[in-house]
Amino acid sequence: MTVRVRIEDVARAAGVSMKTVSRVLNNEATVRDDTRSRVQEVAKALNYRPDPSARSLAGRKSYLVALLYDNPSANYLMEILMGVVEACQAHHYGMVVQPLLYDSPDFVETVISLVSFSRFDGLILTPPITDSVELLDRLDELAIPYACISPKNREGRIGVTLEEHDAVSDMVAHLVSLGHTRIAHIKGHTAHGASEWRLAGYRAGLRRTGLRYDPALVIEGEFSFDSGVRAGHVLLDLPEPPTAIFAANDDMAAGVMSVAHGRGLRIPDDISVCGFDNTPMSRQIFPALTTVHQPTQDMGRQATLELLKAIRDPASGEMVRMPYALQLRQSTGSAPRRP
Amino acid sequence: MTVRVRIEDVARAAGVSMKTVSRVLNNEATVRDDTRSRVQEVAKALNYRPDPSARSLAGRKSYLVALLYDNPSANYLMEILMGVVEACQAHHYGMVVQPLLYDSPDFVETVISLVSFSRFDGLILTPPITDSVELLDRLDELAIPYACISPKNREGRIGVTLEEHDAVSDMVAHLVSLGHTRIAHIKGHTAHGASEWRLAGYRAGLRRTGLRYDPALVIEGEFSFDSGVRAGHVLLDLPEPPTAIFAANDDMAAGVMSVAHGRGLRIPDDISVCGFDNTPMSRQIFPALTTVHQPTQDMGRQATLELLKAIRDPASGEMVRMPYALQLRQSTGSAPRRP
DNA sequence: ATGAAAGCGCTAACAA
DNA sequence: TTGTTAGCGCTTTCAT
Repeated sequence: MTVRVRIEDVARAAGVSMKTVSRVLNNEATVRDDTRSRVQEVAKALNYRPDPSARSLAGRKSYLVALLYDNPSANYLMEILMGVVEACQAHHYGMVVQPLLYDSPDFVETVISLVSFSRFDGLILTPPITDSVELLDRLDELAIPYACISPKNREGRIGVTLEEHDAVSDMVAHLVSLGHTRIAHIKGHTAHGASEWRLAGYRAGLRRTGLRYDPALVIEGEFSFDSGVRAGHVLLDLPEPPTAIFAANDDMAAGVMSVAHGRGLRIPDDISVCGFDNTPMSRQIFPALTTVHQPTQDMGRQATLELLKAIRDPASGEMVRMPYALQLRQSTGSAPRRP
Repeated sequence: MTVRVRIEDVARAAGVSMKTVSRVLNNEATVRDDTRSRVQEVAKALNYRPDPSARSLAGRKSYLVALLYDNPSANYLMEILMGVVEACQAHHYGMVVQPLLYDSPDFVETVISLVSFSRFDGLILTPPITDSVELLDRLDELAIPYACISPKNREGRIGVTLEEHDAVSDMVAHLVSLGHTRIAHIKGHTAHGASEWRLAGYRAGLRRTGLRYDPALVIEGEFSFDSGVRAGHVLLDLPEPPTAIFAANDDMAAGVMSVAHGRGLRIPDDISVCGFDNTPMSRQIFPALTTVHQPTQDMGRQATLELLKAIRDPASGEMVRMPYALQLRQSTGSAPRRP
């Protein structure tokens, strides 16, 4: 490998000082246009790239953001990650992936010591980490920039949100328009804000269409396929079972469908099922699952962009609202006629 | 935030020189045991952690490995990633995720410039990036350590492999033991070594059980659900359709199952289907899919361990063979009696 | 708008 | 076995 090109080499070749090259590199304003372009040309010709470690040491910046998560679904995390990476690449930041144990007793301390020692310029938080008030307060104290993806509380935070409440309400209204009147709901894991929003959206959907809320039709779940299976059995064992089931995510919906198939029920002729997330799996099961699409990758990207803004200027960055869309497929249909 | 503790502070508190502290930190042998433990205690008491940038700048090491990939399935990558992160954490390395375009004309140059400028201490390569002879040669020239996950060619490489050939052969033998004699195969994407191994394993399985290889029963696929759907239609439209289908991965198997369901065929009564990968989805579709389990996360972890060995000592590191297992579920059963 | 000098916190090379 | 000195390549601070 040839010897490394340093800032000094660029400076000499361009006939300016190191500091001027540095200014050009960092897009500082106080450089004359012709000087700037000359330096840029020379840097390009020499194939110069600053050394990250040196930059980082001298400038007290790492050009690194960390993605913090605790045991989310693989697809969700993967899509978020892709979005974060995309935004980071575009802005010459690196991304480090950091798994965490949200339920661990020293969770907050772990994160704090992590960020104090690794010098991340900022953090991307995913649920449920977004909801540790204690952690967020500590980060604020330490003035460490962070962006939240779908936090429970959006006040004064930056990141992205999605009106899950409205999405679910729309979905319920759609089921009602198909003639369903007994619509069940399988709740998500209690630790997640999403579970609350989706339940509230379900109730809002019923209210909006004039249906009564029946607690017997609402079952606890925890976002897993197995919990969907359990809930499916409970619901289908009911004396008067529902004709439609809205599960708080696709995995649980798949569990319900599996139970229905196992009992010889036809979907959607005998029972309609829908979920939330629009995972790749939702398109691959039979029949294809009606669900709510959330632009997960874009959410990762947007959250990162807001974070980078906040890193540049702590006063900036906002909470961006992302659009949702109902993804209607074959797992929902008209309510069966009851004898 | 309190002021940062530096190596100098530790040295003073322990009554030794900075260099001695440095030696302890880097596990160098030439330190007396009592000195070592004293320094360690002081470092711990002061809650000292070395600054990564400074270490990196002075030592020409980044303590960073990069995971290189091109558009794999989300689940596969996620599991690999978890394994890599796990191993990295344990050894105080950071991991950076790097998406790449394998088909791009300047693919090799992109990677080379990436690694020359970012100073990664090593790389984890996933298929099909593992199979760019040109890239691997360049990396060897530059003496950049890398580990391969499931490379086509294992000679002289380090990383992990799995005997996919044997796994598939076993699976075919299992189908034969269930009475199947017309067993079809849907191939994977041509760029991947896995496609070759799985096809070869299929042929070996037939040979081993005395069945004839029938080219009409082998269909092109590309690892996607949709390609599985297309292949499924072709196979079931055959004058004498197969009674069992081995798809080269789970996504394509799901596509076949969807076609079968759509045609009113019962699985496994009318037709058996099996896949490869044991994705979470394979357990969630109905009926649950028989497939080959490969310990993906462990493969990521092991590959990383080999990489870290090679980073420490370029002469070390090997190709580790990982175990597979048939995961028998409900999508396969006895061959139907033909009239 | 530009430059000179002094570090950032650590390790390499050498010395003792 | 331990310590001293001189950087690593960049940005900061302060001049001009």
